[in-house]
Amino acid sequence: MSRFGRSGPPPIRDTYSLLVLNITFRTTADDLFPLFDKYGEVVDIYIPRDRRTGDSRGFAFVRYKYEDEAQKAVDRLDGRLVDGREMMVQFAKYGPNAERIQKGRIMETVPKPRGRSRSRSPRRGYRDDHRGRDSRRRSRSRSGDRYGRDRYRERDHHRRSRSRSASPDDYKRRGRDSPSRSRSRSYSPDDDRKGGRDSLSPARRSTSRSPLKTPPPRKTPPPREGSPARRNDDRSPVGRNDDRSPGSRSPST
DNA sequence: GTTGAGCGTT
Repeated sequence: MSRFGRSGPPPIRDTYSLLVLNITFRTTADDLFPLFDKYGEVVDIYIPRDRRTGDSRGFAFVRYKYEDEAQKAVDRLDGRLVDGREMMVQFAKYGPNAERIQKGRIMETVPKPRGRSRSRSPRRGYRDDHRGRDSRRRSRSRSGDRYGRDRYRERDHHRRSRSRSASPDDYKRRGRDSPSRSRSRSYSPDDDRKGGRDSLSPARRSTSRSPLKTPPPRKTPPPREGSPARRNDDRSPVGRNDDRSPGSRSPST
C-alpha cells in the first residue's frame, strides 16, 4: 500500500529498516523516497496508517538494501527539514534485520545519531534520561485517540455480546481482559450494564437512569409532516372561505 | 482544518 508501485516485500532478502519519525502527518512514502533514495538504494518504504482514519501516524519505515547506506541516510536525513518539520531517522527496532541489530553489529552506529540529533529539542534528552525508552508507548498523544481505541474495543465487545448471547470464546476473552480492568476498576459500566440488566430489577435502574437517559431528544415534528399540514392549513382558509362563502349560505337562507 | 515523541503491512 505504502509502497511505491510494488505489492508486498517478498523480494526483500535482507534489508535494513529505518524508522523515520517526526515527519508531518501528511508526508507520504513518495515524498521520502527521493530523499532516501538519494543517499542509498531504498528497497521499500512503509508508512503505518491509522486503520480508523487512514491517516499517517507521523512516522515511516524505510528499508535500505545495505547497512552502510542506511547509516548514511540516518546521518544525513536525520534532522532534515521535510514539509516544514524535522524528521528523525534511526534504525528500526523490529524488522527482518532486527536480529542483526541484536547481535550488536549495528549497535556501534545506533548510539551515534542520538548525540547529534539532539538539535530538535532538549526536552527529549531530558525525558529520555529520566524515564528512558521504556516509557514510550504505542498510543499517540493525540487527544481522543485513547478514547477512540477504547470505544472501538467496546464496540467490538458489544458486537460480540449482541451477536452471541454467550460463547466460550467470549468468556475466555473476557477473562483475559478482566484482570486488566478489574485491577483498574472494580466495576465496569459495561459489565454492570450487561449483568445488572438480567440480575437486578431493571425498573429501579431504569428509574435512576431515566433522568439521564431521558433527555428531550424529541425534536420538533418532522418537516415532512409539516408540509401536508401546511397544505391543509393553506387549504383550510379556502375551505373556510368556501364554507363561509355566501353561496353556501345563500341557498340556506 | 487539529495533534506529536511515536517501532510496521494494507
